[in-house]
This record gives sequence, C-alpha cells and structure tokens, in this order.
Amino acid sequence: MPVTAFSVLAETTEEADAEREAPRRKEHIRNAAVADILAAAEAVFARAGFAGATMAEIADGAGVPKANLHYYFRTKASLYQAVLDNTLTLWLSETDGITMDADPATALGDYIRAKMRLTATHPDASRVFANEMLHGAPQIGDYLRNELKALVDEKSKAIEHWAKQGKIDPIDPRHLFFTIWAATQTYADFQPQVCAVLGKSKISRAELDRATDQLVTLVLKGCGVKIA
Amino acid sequence: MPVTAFSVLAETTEEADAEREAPRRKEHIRNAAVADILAAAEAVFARAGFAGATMAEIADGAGVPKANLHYYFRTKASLYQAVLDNTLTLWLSETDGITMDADPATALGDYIRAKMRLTATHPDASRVFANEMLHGAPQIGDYLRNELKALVDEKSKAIEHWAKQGKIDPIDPRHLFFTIWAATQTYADFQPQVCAVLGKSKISRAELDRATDQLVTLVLKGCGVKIA
DNA sequence: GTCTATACCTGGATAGAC
DNA sequence: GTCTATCCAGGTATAGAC
Repeated sequence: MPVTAFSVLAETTEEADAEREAPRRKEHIRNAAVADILAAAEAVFARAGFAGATMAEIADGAGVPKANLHYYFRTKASLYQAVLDNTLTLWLSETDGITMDADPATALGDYIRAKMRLTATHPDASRVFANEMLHGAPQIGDYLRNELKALVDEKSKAIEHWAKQGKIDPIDPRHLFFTIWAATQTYADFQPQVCAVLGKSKISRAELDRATDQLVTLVLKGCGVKIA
Repeated sequence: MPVTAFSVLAETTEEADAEREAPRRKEHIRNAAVADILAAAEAVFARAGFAGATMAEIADGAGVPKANLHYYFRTKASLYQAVLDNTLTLWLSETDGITMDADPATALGDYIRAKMRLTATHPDASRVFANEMLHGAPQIGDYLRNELKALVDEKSKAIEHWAKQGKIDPIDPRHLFFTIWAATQTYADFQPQVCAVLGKSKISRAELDRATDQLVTLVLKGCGVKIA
C-alpha cells in the first residue's frame, strides 16, 4: 500500500536555499522513511483515531526513532493532515463514468463496484475518513463543502438527466450517493460487526463479491434502472 | 434524552451492607447526578471518542466536580462501558416486526423507518457505537458474536422463508441488514458530510423524511417485495 | 456523601551530541 | 541528517478535609 502524495511536509527552508532557484517539481522523495511513516501513521490513526494514536506507536510501525517524525512533520497534527490528504485524493476518484450520456446501469454498477474495491484495498483510509467525520470533520470541512459538494452537484445533474429520459426513477441523487457510500464503506468501518454476524474471522474475497453483486442489484432494481 | 440503565456502577459495598439483606431490585437511582453524568458522557464520547474524551469535560457537561465521576464510576473505562451498555439496548430493539408470517413490505418498511427514527433521536448513541466499531470493538466484541449474531440469524430465517414463498427475491438477508444499518446510521455518523453535500447547516426533519421514503422504496423495490 | 488539592504518569515536542 | 535524553503540559486517579 504505497503512499504517493506528501503535501504537508515540514518546511525545510535551508534545503530550499541550497537548491537555489531549482524548480519545485524537481523535488522528489528524499527518503523512503517518509513513505514508511505515512503508511504506519495511516494504520495507527485508522485504529486509534487522532487522540488515541501515539507518536511512539507510529514511529515503531515505521521503524524509525520518535524524533524523526517531528523532523519530517513538525507536529502530530501535520502528520495527521498529510494522511488525510492522501485519503481524500482516493475518495474523489472513480466517478468519471457517471455522465449525462452514459448508460445508467453500466455507470452506476461500475461505480459501486469501484467503491467496494476501494474499500477492500484501502480499509484504513476509509477508517481514517470515518473517524474524521465522526469527530465533526474539523480538518476537512472545507473540502467537503467545496470539492466534494461541487462533484456531487455535477454528478447529480447527470442522474437527473437520466430521469428526464425515463432511464431511471426520479430519485434524489444525493441521498442515493449517501446510501452507496455508506453501504460500501461499512465493510471497512464496521468490519468487526460484519465478521461477528457472519461468524467469520475475516471477510473473504468471495463474501465481498457476493455483497457487491447484491448491492448492485439492489440499487439498480430499486431505482428502476433499465438493464441495457 | 433520559438514561435508564446503569449496569456498571462503581461498587459501594458499604452501602450494600447498610441495606442489609434488602432485595437488589429495590435499589434505585440514588442521585439524579448519575443520569446527568451518563448523558454528558455519551455526548463527549460521541464527539471525541474514548481517548479524546476527558473526565473534566464530562464533569463540566454534567455540572459536577471531576472527583464525583470517580466516585460513581471508578475509572474512565467503567464510565465508557456504562455508556456503551445503554446504546446496545437501544440497538437490539425494533426488529420485532420481522417474522416469518409477517408481510414483507410492512415489516421491512417499518424496520427501516424505526431505524431512521432512532438515528434521528439518538445520534450520539450511534456515534459512540460507530467509534467502538472503528477501533475494533474491543469492548463489545462478545456482544456482537453472541446476542447480535443470534438475533440476525433468527431474522434471516424469516426473510429466507419469505423468499421460499416468492414474497421477496432470494437475497442474502445478512448483507441486506448491513446495507440498512449503514444507510440509516450514516445520517448520524457522517452528518458533516451530509450537511456539506446538501449545502445545509443541519439536516431538517423534512429532509430526513425524504431520505427515509427513498430508502424504503429503494430496498423494497430492489428486493422485489410485492406491495400488499 | 461531596469537593479541593495534589500525586503520578503518559505522551508530544525539543535540545544538543554525533 | 539522525538519534538519545529530557522537558513539560495535560489528564487520570486519589488522599483527605469538610
């Protein structure tokens, strides 16, 4: 699970000076330790939340001394913000297929499948996001009100267009998104409950495929989508 | 939002002695402060999680000095457990209507509406539960594997019976429950996201009614339930 | 039973050697 | 650039007066 974006690194003006006027884009990952730190931080923040996570635990997970965390990321809050930024870029993706002239069954089905895949491959990212949400979204409130709202507004127009053409029931697209997001992310966020009810110690690939197929069917049929 | 069950009170053997052999059931709420403490604790644990919550904040919310919390509940963990116990009793309710000989449309529709009402009236309970889940359910794992699993197993048999009678599509009832739980609780747990996308500062009663109606329609139609 | 004052400890952050 | 040792704030829990 490699991490690729480091938007909130601690500023190192000395190094910037040393590079003179060299283009910013020339900057690259200075040390693999940074990636390890972000990966370890995601796991710890996912399980313990911001308050419950300790820098010592993250340092252990990354295999570096505690002080190095404060060298790369000045504060615990900065490190948390960097982890959040990574998860948000993940969340915005996958909606490309939902357009006015797309086939609803294909577009919605593919979107749900993609969301479920994301939940399976990045469960910790889902949990970090959920934690932030539960605590009132102090860090990402602006993101939700701007980028996310704009994206949903645009996609909602496409779905309303489908409805005008009789390709889907006249539903509220926003609440449909809430339902899809919740139903997919629950397999990461509420994993202990899912495992307990199913009587299993982990959610198997086959089980998740069954869940995905059922959810796709439920949504398409429930919205009156004509299967092309 | 009165709190009614106090299963994990700190033990006061002195008082028990004073009561001699008096029946346990004769015990009653010794002080309204205890109810205030539990109510305040639920709110604080919901917003901050277990680690993020502080005893000082809870004491402030309840209007009592910090030390009194440790008098009624020996530790922070005991207080948290007491809050959790209250929420779990809430969660188990509302499934009474789902029986083999019930009408699927009525039973499922009523259940979804009841769950959504619960989300609206007890959002903090939902958030405390979600927090515990996200952190791996260390306190309530046993409850999930026993009481909850037994309940879902029983209700699943009823739904499978409906399917044999052709009253509903042959779906997996467990995943249907996961979807319903997630789709309803998201309006409490992910409230900041819902508000941001809708462009509102709070979720109005009317908005939640729309969401409820749409979800009931989605589920009933999506499962091929015949409307009686 | 109730509250004030305090002891003790965890954990974030930093100074300074290498 | 990297790490060891340390400082200090904040928070749980308790002792002891009333």
